[in-house]
Amino acid sequence: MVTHLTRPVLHGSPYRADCPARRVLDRIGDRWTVLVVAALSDGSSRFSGLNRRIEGISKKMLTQTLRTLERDGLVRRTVCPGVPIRVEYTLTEAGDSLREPLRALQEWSNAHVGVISAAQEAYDRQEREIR
Amino acid sequence: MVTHLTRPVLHGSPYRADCPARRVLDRIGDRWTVLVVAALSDGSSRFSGLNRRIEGISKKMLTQTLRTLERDGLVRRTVCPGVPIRVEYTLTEAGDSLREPLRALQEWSNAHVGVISAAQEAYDRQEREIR
DNA sequence: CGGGATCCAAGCAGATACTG
DNA sequence: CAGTATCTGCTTGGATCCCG
Repeated sequence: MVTHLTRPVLHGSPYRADCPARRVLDRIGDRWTVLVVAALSDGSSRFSGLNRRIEGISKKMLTQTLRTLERDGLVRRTVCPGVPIRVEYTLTEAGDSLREPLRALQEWSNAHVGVISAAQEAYDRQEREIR
Repeated sequence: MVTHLTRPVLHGSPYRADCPARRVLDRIGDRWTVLVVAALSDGSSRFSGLNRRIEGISKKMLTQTLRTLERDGLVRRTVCPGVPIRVEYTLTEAGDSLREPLRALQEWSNAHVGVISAAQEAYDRQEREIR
């Protein structure tokens, strides 16, 4: 995950490293951000709940991902004092608006898993024949 | 980049590691896949053309990314014999269909760069105040 | 409960050199 | 031109321990 974005350079070429879309994709790209956003819009909101819900994530990664999302203004962090302490995470309006494009991508995935898997098997079969 | 996908498990929980959408997102996530798809739908198709067009990519990474896309059936590789040799890459139909959800994501990015940058600056200001 | 700090292994990716 | 091969540094992230 890229932890520090550079200054905004409005609409640079998509092939430039400082292109805004590319900077955002770097976020989406990391292993956990999308899962956390999904879990948040799915009802979970407490730290331990997210930790349990997202299979395979470590506390370190969950913390790191949530911090970045919070810094980006996509997630709001609310501390509920008491013993034991409770921390709630919720999507901001911006974070919520990200759900739609993500859903589109997820739908594309589900729609194409089949052909992708088939293509892979065909490719691998070819590979083995050659050797 | 994940170079080897496991067997298809139809529509597992999004929080399971073997969820199809998650496997696809692992691809989208890597640093170059999206850029290569964009460059391919933008006209470039030869290896050296892509290499020049995508700023910062190395031949190694370009090759690796193209191989994976080819294995996934999203890109077709065509060798044009001759001296010097030429290799053309084109999006398959599946690869082409990926452009739309990616464009949606890019649009979201461009639409939210502003608020994200602002949120970051606010967050960082807070951080510095505390210390 | 919700983290922070530290340590360490693995693998990802860049640089360089070489090839058909 | 279109790659492959090797070497290496550096980031990523898991494990573990600690704290308020």
